Amino acid sequence: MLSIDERVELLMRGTEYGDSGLGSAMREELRERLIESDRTGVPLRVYCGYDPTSSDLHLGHTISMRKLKQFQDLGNEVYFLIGSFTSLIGDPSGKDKARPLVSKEEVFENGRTYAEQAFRVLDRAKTKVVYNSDWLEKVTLEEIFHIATHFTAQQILARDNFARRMESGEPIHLHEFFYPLSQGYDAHHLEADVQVGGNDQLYNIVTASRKVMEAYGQKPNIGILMPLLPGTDGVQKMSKSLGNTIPIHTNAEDMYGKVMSIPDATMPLYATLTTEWSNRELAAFETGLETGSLHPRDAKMQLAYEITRLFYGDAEASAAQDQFVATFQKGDIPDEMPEYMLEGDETILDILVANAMAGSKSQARRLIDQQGVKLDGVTVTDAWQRVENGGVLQAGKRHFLRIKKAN
RNA sequence: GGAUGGUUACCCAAGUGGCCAACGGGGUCUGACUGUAAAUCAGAUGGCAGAAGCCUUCGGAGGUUCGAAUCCUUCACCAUCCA
Repeated sequence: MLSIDERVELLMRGTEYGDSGLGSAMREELRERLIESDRTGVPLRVYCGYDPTSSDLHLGHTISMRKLKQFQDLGNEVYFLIGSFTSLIGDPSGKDKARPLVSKEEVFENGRTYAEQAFRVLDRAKTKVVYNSDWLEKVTLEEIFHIATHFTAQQILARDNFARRMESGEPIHLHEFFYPLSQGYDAHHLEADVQVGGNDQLYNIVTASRKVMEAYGQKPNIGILMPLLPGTDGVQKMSKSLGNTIPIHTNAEDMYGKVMSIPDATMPLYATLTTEWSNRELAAFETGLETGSLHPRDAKMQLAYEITRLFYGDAEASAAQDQFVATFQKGDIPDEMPEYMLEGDETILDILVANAMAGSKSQARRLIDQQGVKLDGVTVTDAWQRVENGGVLQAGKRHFLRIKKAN
C-alpha cells in the first residue's frame, strides 16, 4: 500500500486548477479525507459524470477515466455517472451558444454504449454505473427552490461564457442555470467525496457541487480537475462536433493513425494525459524531444504505440504500427483492405461510388481529375476505364480497395 | 403585449430583380513539399451528363415577372430590446 503522501501525489498528478490556491486547498482536503478513510476503513466515494450527447467516447474522455482508475486501484469506490438527465439540459460550460437539446431516447442509447466503452479503461467489476435521471427526475420544485436560494443570478452570469453571451447579445436560456445545480445535486445524492472532471467543470464541481452539498449539511466534495485534451488539430478541445476526435470505439490501425496525425507540439500533453507512463518515462520523453535526441517522428510513433496498446494490447498495436510504416512511410499498399467482386464491366467511376470511396459520381470524377485515384500504383486518368483483371484501387492516400474478378 | 431584426450550401457569412450553383472565411477533399503530421503552396468543394447542356437548392406554401435568393401575400420558427 502506498503511503498517504504517495497516494496524494499520484492522485493529484496532471491536475490543473488555473489557480494555485485552489489546487493546494484541494490537495490538502484530499490528504485529510484519505487519512480519515484509512482511520475508519470506509473508502472514498469518487465519481465523474459523462453526458451522453453523442454516441462515442473519445480519448479526451479517458483522461478522467484514467484518474478514476487510479482511485479505483487504490481501493476507492468509483461511480461512472451517465448524465441521462443533465444531458437533456446541456452543459453551458465553455460554450458560447446554448447546446442543442438531445432527445431522451438518444441519450439512453448513447449511455449504454458509454458504459461499455468505459470498461476499456475501468475495472468492470469494481465500477458502479449510475444514471442521474434516476434521481433528478424525482426532485420536486420545492427542493429546487431550496437549492436555488443558495445561488445568485449575478454569480452565474459572472462566468465568462455567460458574460460573453451577455456582451454579444447571444441568448442565455433560463434552463441553463439549472445545469450546475443539477450536477451539484448528483454530488449530493451520491454523497461524493471526490468528483473528477475537466477543468472547464471548475464552476460545476467546485462552486456548485460544494454549495449544494453544504446546503444539505454534507461534507463538500473535493474537485479533481484535469486539463482538456486538444483534438487531432492540436488546438481546439477534442470534441465530436469539431470532428477532431480519436474515438475509443474504433480499431488499432485507426487509433494509431489518428494519434500520428496530431501536431508535434501536442505530443507532451498527450503523453502526460493519456498514457500510463511513469513520471520517469514521461520526463525522458519530454527531454528527448527538447534536446532533439529523440526524433519527433519516432517520438510520435512511441506515443501512438503506447496509446493504441492501452486499448488494443501489444499484438494489435504493433500490427497497426507495421501497417502504418508500410503505407505511409514506404508507400506500400496495406495487407488488408476491403474487397470488391467485379460484377460485369463496371467503370472505375462506378466502383468508386459503389464502395463509398466517393460520395457521388461528380465527386469521383473530381477525384480522378485531381490525380487522386490509382490502380495498381498507376494514376487513373480515364474515369471510364474498366478493370478487366482486378487490382488494387487507391483513392487519396488512405483508401484502398482490392478488386477481384468474379469467376 | 409592443417595437425591431433574422431564417442562404457542412458551419459562419455576402448577396436585395438578370452577369447566382450563389463573393469571402472556416472546415473537408486532392496534389506538391515533408518526418506522418503541422506549416506553406496549388486546386477542388449540389447532382446528372465522356463536351455542349440539363436538373435541384437560398425557412415552408402561394403569387407578380420574359426572368426571383432578391418584389408581394401568407404561414412557421428564432432572437434582441421595451413594458
